[in-house]
Formats: sequence, C-alpha cells, structure tokens
Amino acid sequence: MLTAELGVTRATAGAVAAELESLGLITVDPHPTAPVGSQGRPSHRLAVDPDGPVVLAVQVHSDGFRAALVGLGGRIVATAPGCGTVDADPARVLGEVVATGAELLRETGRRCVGAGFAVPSAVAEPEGTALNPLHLAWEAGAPVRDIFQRCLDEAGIPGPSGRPPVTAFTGNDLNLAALAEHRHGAGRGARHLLVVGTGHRGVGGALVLDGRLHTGSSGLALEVGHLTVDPEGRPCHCGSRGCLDIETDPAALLTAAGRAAGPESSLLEQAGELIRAEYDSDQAVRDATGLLIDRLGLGLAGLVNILNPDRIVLAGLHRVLVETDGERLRGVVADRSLWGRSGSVPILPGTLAHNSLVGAAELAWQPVLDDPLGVLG
Amino acid sequence: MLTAELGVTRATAGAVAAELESLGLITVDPHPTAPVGSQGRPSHRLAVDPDGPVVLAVQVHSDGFRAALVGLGGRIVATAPGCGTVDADPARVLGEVVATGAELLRETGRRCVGAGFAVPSAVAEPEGTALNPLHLAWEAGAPVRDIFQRCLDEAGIPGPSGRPPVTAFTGNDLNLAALAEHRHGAGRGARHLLVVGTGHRGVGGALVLDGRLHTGSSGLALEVGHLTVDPEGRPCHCGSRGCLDIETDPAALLTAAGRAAGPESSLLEQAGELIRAEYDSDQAVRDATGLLIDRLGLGLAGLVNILNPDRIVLAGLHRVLVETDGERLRGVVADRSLWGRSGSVPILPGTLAHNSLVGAAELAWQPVLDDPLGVLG
DNA sequence: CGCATTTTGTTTAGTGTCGGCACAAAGAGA
DNA sequence: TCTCTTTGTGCCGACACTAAACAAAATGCG
Repeated sequence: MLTAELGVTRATAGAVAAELESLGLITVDPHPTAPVGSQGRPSHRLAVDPDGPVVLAVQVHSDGFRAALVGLGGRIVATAPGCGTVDADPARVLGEVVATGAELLRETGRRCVGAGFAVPSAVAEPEGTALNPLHLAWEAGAPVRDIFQRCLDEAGIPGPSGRPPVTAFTGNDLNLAALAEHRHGAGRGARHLLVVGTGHRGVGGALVLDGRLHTGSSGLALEVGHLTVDPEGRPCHCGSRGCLDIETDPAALLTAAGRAAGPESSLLEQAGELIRAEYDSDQAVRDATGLLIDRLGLGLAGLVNILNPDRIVLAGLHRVLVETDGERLRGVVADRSLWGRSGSVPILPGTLAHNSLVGAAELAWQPVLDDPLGVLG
Repeated sequence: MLTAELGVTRATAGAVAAELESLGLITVDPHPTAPVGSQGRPSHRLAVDPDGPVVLAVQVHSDGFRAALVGLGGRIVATAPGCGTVDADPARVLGEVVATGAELLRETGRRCVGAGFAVPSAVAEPEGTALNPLHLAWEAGAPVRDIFQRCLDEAGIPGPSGRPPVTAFTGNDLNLAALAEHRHGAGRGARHLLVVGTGHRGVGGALVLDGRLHTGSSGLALEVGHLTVDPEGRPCHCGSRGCLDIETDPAALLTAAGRAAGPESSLLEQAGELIRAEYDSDQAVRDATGLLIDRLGLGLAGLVNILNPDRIVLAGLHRVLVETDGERLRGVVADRSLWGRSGSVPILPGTLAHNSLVGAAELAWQPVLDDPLGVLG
C-alpha cells in the first residue's frame, strides 16, 4: 500500500492496519474495485469505517445550540440543532445539549468514545473555565469543562471501554475551527497555520503548530483583537484605540457602510449578506469593504511579523473579505510585513461548514489517535 | 541516583550513564565526597566532563568578533576576542573568526563536535541567509551558514568522528540568547519563554516553546519591533508610527533624556550607563526611563495577548529597565493584557553573560543531545 | 567490631516494537 | 500459461526498556 511510504515498513503498516480494523476504526478492502497502481498486486484499500465509533461534538451560541456525532476523519454522522433561548445557567443548557446528543446516540446506535464542546469564549487551561462567555450571559470563569463532564456522567453515556463515562474536552470555538481547518479544510498540510476570524462581535485568532493547537501557557494565546490597526481609530475598551477588534468586525463594516446594525446575534450574517448582495452595485459598500480589508491587512501583517506562519485561513466576516478582494488583502499584508518573503504567505478563506463542531470532535478524537489501543479495546 | 526518578529505571539510567561516560561527555564519580542522601549506598555523582569535547561558538558585531569553546552545559572553556573593523566581506571576516577558533582548539587540544554562529541579523530558514546584517555592512541575503561551513572546512577542523568536518549552525543572536537563557539562565524551566531585548538599535524578540526555539516557518518569527506602543509616536520606516523599535531602544532613551547620542556601536552601553549612573540623581533620566518602561510594557502586553508565555526575560537595555523599576513594568503589562492571569506573567532580567555565544553553542550541541551515539562514537 | 537496615548500582531474564528478509498472493502483460 | 511487478504476511533478530533479584556501600545500633 502507498501508506507504507511514510517511514514505516509494510510489515508494521499491516500490523497497525489489522489493529485498527480489529478496533472497528477502519475497514480494509483487500479487493478494491479501482486499483490505484497500474501493475503488481493491488494495495488493500483502507478507509475510515463509516459504521465505526463516533464522538459527541456540541456547540452553544446565543440563540441555540447544536449537537453532532462525528466520525473519525471529521465526517458528521448525525446532527441536531436546538433552537430557543440559552439561559444563564450553563449546567441547564449543557444538560439539554447533552440530552440531545444522547438521543442521537440512541437513534444511531453508535458507540461514543469522547465528547468535545466548542465554547464561544476564551477558555483557561488547564481548568477549562470560560473567561468571557458574555454572549451567553454565563458568569465569567464558569467551569464549563467540569459542568460538561458532569452532564455527560449524568446522561449515562457509556465510554469507550463500556463502563467509564466518556471524557469531556473543551476549547474555544475559533481554536477548534482552526484545528478543523488544519485537519480537513483549507489549512491541510500547513506546518504553522494562523487562523483569524470574527463572530458577531470582535476578532479572534488561533494557531496550529505542527498539527497541534497552540493555546499558550494558560489557554489565552492568540487574543489578537487588540492589535492597533488605525492609530486614529475609535477608542477601545482595552484602553487603546483603533483595535483590530472594533475596526474589522461585522459592526464596523455596517458602520463604515452607513447601515444600521440589526440584532446582535445576526450581525455576522447581516454584514456578509451586505457585501455579497451590494458590493458590486453600491460604492459605499465597496469603500467600507476596502477599508476593512486594509485594516485587516495591517493586523495580519503584524501577526505575520510575530508568528511567521506558512498559511493564513480566514473565518467569519474575514473569510468574506478575502473572498471579495483577496488581491488587495494580500497586497497590504505583503507591503506591511517586514520581509517580502514572510509577507507572501498564502491567505485563504476557510472551507468547512460547522468547523467548530468538527474541531471539538478532533479534540475528543485525539486520545484515540495518540493511543488507539489504550483508549479502546 | 536521584536522576533515576525522571521516568526511567535505575538499570536504564546506569546504561545511559555508562554510554555517555564512554563517549567522554560526562564523568562518573562512584565515591562522591559529599553524599546527598543521608542513608544507604550513596549515588554516583554524574558531572559534565570538564575535559570533554567542545563546540566552537562565534559571534560578530560591528567592531569586532568573539570566538569561544563551549562545553556541554554551557560552560565557556576558552574565549578569544577579536577587535578591529569588520569589513564588508563575510567570507573574510568569518575566515578570521574561524582561524581564531582553530587556534583555541589547538591550544587547548579539545575535540570539536560542532560549530555555531550568532548572527546579528534575521536569519532565513532553511537557507541560513542573513536578511539584514546592516550593522556589519554585509549584503542583505548573504548565505552566512554556507560561508561559515566553508570556512570551517578550509580551516581543517576535524569533526566529531575524526574525518568529516564539523557541521555549521547559524541563528539570530537574540534567538540564541533566548535559547541560552532557557537552558542555563533566567528562563530555566519555562515552557513558553518569551525573550525581548535591544541591541544598539531596534528591538528583537524570541520564543522558546517546550525547550525548542520557535522561529516560524521561515525563521522570521518574533519580529516584534513594529508593534504600536504610541499611536502619536514618531513615524517609523515601516510606514506606521510609534513602533516599539524606535520608542524603546537605546537611542530613544537618550533622546527622551535630552542627551546626545554617541557612536552607533556603543549606544547600548551609553544608555545603560546613563540609567545606572544618573537615575537616582537626575529627574530627566527618571522620566525618560519611566516613559520607556511604559511603552515597553505596552509592547509586552501586546505580545502576552498573542503568545501567552509563562515567563518573560528581558535583554539589552530592556534588562536594565526591568532591573530599574520592575514593579512599574509589571504593572503596565498586567493593566494592558486582557486577562489578569496572563498579565501576571513573571518578567525577569536576563542573567547570562555572552548569552548569544552560549546559545550558538547550544545549537551546535543539539545533535549530540538528540543522539549522542549517532554523532560521536 | 559485627550486624541489620537502607539505598543504590548491576546483572539477568523477559517483553514489546520494529526493521529485514523471504515467501506467498494478486494482478498486468506477453 | 508464464513471467514480471508489486504488495501483504510470517518469521527472525536487533534494540530498548522494565522488572526482579542480587551485590555493594554507606548509616546506625548493640
């Protein structure tokens, strides 16, 4: 098989494949219909077992939640949205989310080997507390990992080895989106991947180094929102002015284009829709978009100078910006980074839907990837 | 021995110790004079062999160079300064430097197992080219690693296994200083160490993650000089204004204190001496120092928000600043970082003399540390 | 001084991983 | 059908490490 050419002999590869097959993670087809090579005995075809175990991935936002079962390789097996208000008690909300996930597991009859929660807030490590879950009206510092774990325990979801309950993992949603983009999206193959993006308010960042999320010493790295991108810009609550946070988020676009902002929980959609629908026809929208691109470019250039990534992927409104005029954005970044070479880093739009969910699943899959036999079987 | 308690059995530890002793890297004293434990058979005392092999570490600055032989553990065994002008031909300069190193090796009769060169310039990886060796009047993009390697070959310095010549390593001088501080100085034990410091002009940064230098995808990371620390500051050649580079370097201190700047190649000493000699007596010096501390604090806070290190070590003039009023600096950083927790990162002055040299040696030692028997023996 | 105790170095046997190698198997092409 | 090519698989050995038993070097006590 071709996979033998990643530094391992055929014998070892066969042993590993047999082990993974016995654990139900992959399927081995000894007689593939379409042989890859031209001559010789055809390779066995390895594929993720579509009926294999899954992890439970959940996400919460200000007006609802979503639970999904995700197989190895990031494939969403089943998903269930939950609408309605998210109240101020994280235990009640997560209890409902986990109940939805448990229902999905019952319906599909899948075995669950882990659970991940994409939190719309900075998450402090190693405690797993949400430092600013402001959009959710949760208290700052809520121990979301422990709460999530408790909900899983109470829901009685059996863990990989039958008895012990599944392990809870949590992470910031943009960090997890970055992980997903690195594994299965626009960031595939990058060694130093920088992801920057917006939600409805503010700007977040994430960094994937050699395939692993870099969250700093206490989970608080890549708070990129307060880079200065306009010395004469509006004052920011951080004490400075012209921060990336307030100059390049959806509200900034609407302001620059002279449009009234709608409800807080749909600013992203509103701004994205504005560009898509009126960029070609409305000069004010074009100007506003260009302004945001220039400022985003300044911020990215600052990050390039510090992090020197080999790829940048943009999410949220920033994804729309690079899709609208990528040349302009790349030009600003190249002009304002110190070395032309590091400034010529590819800047791509994100490609994954539900990337935070897939990233949360990746987090929960990680122990299995690190040591399949130790977690299962 | 106590070292057996780092995840390895006594049997393995003994085997490793015997191997390292046979390679001449360490000495084993079975009857230490001062036993560490109180009861039982005393541990053998392991120590770096003071007569063991060395690496050649060299450094070049605008008015001279320095060569040193450095043993395992960062101990400088022999050193030789070289004064005089550094001309525009890197091959000639490095030839002279290497000749000085070869002379040291002859005098001491040491075996040389590698060579490292601390370059006062950004170094592009993996080519090993110096992008802005401006203070040296070398051309931008000079292939300093290849030149260094060629000089070593021509000097006929025998390599670890006798025949093949020693391998050349190069790195930016502040990056190497950071590595040295992490291994043997104020950064020991930090998992995410940020180092920031000045030379005579400008500001540099370096990051050591889990014991390894993080230089980005092409060696150009941690170019921290163009973070905005004063929106109303002086314009910078980068196109912005109020950059860390021009607001916190030695020239900035002299300007702020109303002193005339001396020759370019002694700005650091002049500024440091000014603070040490007149901070207590001269209000203008106190004000200028405080101004630089505030601006440095702003820059560090920006870096803390992005990198979330667990320790910061300052070098050059910044080291003097933290020694002079560390409380003020730490206060600014805590105030301006987003999370009080990540803002409370310890900020320490560097402790090593010749830290760039030691870091260059560390780079050259790395292959031996990774695989002693593969390189030697 | 002799002996038990404690702690550590060393030897030996056992285990698990992985590469090398030979052979078998499964196709393509003549 | 035979040969060639390519890949899966079983077997052996090298290697690294652990566990356990044993030997050695100190302390403390009678």
